[in-house]
Amino acid sequence: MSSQQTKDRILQAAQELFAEKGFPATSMREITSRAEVNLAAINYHFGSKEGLLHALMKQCIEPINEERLRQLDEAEALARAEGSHVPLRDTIRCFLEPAVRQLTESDAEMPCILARMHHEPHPGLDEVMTKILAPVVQRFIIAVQAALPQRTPTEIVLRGHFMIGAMLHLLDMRRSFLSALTDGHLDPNDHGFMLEQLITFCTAGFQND
Amino acid sequence: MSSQQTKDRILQAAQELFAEKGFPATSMREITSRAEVNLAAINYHFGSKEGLLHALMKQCIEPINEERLRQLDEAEALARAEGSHVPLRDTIRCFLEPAVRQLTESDAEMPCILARMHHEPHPGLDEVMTKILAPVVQRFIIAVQAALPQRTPTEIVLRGHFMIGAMLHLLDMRRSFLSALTDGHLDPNDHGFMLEQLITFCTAGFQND
DNA sequence: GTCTATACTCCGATAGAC
DNA sequence: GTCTATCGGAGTATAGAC
Repeated sequence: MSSQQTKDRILQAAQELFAEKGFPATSMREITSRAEVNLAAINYHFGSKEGLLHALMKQCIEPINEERLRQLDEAEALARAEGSHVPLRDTIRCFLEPAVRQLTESDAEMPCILARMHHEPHPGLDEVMTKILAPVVQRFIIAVQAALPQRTPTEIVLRGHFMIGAMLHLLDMRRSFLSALTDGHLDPNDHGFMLEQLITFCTAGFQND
Repeated sequence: MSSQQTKDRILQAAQELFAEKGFPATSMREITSRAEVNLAAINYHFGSKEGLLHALMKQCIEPINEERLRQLDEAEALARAEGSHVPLRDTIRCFLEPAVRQLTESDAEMPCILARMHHEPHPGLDEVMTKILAPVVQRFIIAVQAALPQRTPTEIVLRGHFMIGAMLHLLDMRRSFLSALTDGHLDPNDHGFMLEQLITFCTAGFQND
């Protein structure tokens, strides 16, 4: 079996199990047994259980960030052609849509893992995350600032922090909990509606004093 | 040593260690050694390591929720006396202020633990949390609805979810990360400023279409 | 380079003595 | 109520087969 095949089987099994039971509750013996590889393969290919988590996070976040930058590039090119700047709501959409879209696509467990990792201290993961996220965050701060020139950088960063919190909480939403409170009025699979609501919430939050 | 003394020493030690290193990375041997009690004491008094976590969460959330309801009672009494309803911003302040105030008071590690627990699946903890939170959430939905009669219950619940996400992310804020991005413009200890910004962000988020 | 078998240390939990 | 001893299972490291 090729090295890449083994790694992919481990990543796939880990993704499923982490989403089901969370990272700490999943044992390496479970992962390797589901992936049908040897126990030591995780340490050989990823260094440790934490290393496996880092690889999984990287695989999850990078496509989202590339899509964010791609959409922002497109929006800015369009705005330049019209001689204006990107409207705030569109900038925020570029940031939120690629992440929320993951809820619909492919393996919907990944967003939950991503959201959880933000809130649990995993040594070394913070650096991995900030290194991947820093360029995206910088781009968005500039774009928001262009749309809201009267707002201070401090306010923008802080409100960006709130936006990320709201987004993560949506990604990690317990379907049963939320739909129980709404007496079934909210369809937990209507990601389009929830995305629009989130964009509206955050856009208003940035604009008001 | 009395039973209560032992329990308190364990709770105190666990609070410190969970905040420092997170729940999974903290061993019962560390907790009991710092608390200067026997290893078996945790299982005797709390049933398990998870049981200790539940007790700690309960001890943390209940005073916050009591304060939330107290402030809302007061605001509603005042509004009734004036023949009006509680302004949206005040309702939201009643919900957010007691939680954010914890950042300033006493043992500031607790909010981090609280925020993290929302995002990591701990069997049985969900039920504990929702049982404590349900009455508060119900009260606030009604209060928000009074201030925003045109908004549907579904929208209010969903936006309340965003608000909670933003609040949790503020509670769990990595001071270094955020202040690095702001080039030192943001004082991570200025909880008053951050609270006002959060209230503004969420109030605007509820109001706009 | 890749995989396997195995051993080592530490964890949470518990039974039973006091 | 407290303590000691012990258990199965966890993550990890490595020697050696292919």
